Amino acid sequence: MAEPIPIRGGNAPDNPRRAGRASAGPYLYAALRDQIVRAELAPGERLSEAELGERLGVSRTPIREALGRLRDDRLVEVRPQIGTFVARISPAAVSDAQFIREALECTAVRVSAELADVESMAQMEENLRAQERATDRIDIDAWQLLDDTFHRQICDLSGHPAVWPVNERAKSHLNRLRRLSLSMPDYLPTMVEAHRTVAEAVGNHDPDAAEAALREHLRAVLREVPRIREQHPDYFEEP
Amino acid sequence: MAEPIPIRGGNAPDNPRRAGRASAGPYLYAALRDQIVRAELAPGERLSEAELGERLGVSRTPIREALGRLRDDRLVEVRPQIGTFVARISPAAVSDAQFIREALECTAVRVSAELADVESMAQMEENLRAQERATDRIDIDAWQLLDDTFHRQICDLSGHPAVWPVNERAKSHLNRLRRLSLSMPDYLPTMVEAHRTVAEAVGNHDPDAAEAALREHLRAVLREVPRIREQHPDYFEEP
DNA sequence: GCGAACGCACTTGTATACTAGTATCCACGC
DNA sequence: GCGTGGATACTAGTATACAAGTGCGTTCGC
Repeated sequence: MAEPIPIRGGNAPDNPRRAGRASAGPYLYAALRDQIVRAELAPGERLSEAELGERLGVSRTPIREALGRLRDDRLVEVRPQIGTFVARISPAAVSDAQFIREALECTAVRVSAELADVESMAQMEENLRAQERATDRIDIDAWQLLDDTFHRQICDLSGHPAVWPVNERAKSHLNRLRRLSLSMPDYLPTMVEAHRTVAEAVGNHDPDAAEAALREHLRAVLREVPRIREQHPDYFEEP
Repeated sequence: MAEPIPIRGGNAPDNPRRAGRASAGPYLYAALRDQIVRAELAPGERLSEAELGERLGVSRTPIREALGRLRDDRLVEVRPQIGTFVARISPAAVSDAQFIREALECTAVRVSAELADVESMAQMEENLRAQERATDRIDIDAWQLLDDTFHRQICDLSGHPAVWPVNERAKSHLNRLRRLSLSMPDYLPTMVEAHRTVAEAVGNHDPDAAEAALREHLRAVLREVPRIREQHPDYFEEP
């Protein structure tokens, strides 16, 4: 077997041959999802199970496990006996993802505003400062990680840790959209500012303000869809 | 290979060897999940991949695909090199499922109340009548199917078809709880009545009333947890 | 009798072999 | 030149073989 070829960049863990004996499936899932979100695997691109396995240094079996989860997420489309493809962006799927995310995260932030304590707010503040640093460096990769962490904090603070995994799967679709937005660097300061507004409302134990600020922030990405579609028409579904 | 042994009862499709050449994974997932929800596979019970494959007439490969999804759902626990077990009921997981379900379904019902048209309301009414018939027969299996359909209608009516699959996965945990509630037959008429209240509010295009009625209905199951735990302490996590 | 160590049976995870179906491309007939 | 048929090289789905690890039972030593 060929040695695993590290996946360049990205937020994925380091290597499928991890220390322990845990299965490689979850790692491969995270790695492939990251590549799809970053558009290193372009919408519509064909994925060969065999080639992916060769590239990542594993057999088809764990690759298929990862692709199965990605199919559940609607990030890849598997056509039996034909091929596996990176899903093109479907406005309907994006809308669904937005709906799910808004419902979950806005509900969570209300609870979080009630439960927020000093320690949690300190963690959020630390994350916000890191976001500002990443913004100054125009380090989109780092900022994306911090963005995920920020929204995860909101979910976890509600006391329901199972919310984040669900939210994350919906968020993938929206993250991919944002990645394709060429003017994204311009928006980084705006988004950090929006995060700070949400965090302040949470710290002030003001559920209404927190929900309103978060909802407004979440909808910002969605407004970019038409422009992105104009720039990358081939990345979208045909209909 | 041994011929597949049909799964007794339940809501699962008929046979893994379906007409087409679609993969058996989704079928097996639905079948096993149904058995878990119905507690035919009891919480804590050990599942052998090999034995499941033999019983269902397939090899370990598609069985593992189904178990992987069930693990994502937290309905089974896979301990590498040790075994796979039906997850015991975790009050935390139940609480998380309830949170997710409330957030999604209550948000959906608000939109549905705005979008409801004559045809959709007729479908709901038809479902409600079927629920009443199932209640008269005390046919819990049939009622459970109709309950899923009713809540699915609420989700789909919002115009976001991707909501239901997510909601369904959370609902599984709550369905399993309800299954264990020995006094469930007593509650059937109450629940049908609650459904009707929700449907009426939706038909009246009254989002506030619809959300309030649905939220109250959804929380009914949760109130049973302590009693169920008393009746089946071995079905719950130890901590 | 009791304890410890070895070994066997069984587990999940991974790799590979095999099956059945699709699309493409090229050659051949018209 | 054009249409058609077939070989071929792929695809995903499934079955099976192999690897690595765990726990329990038995047996040997004291």
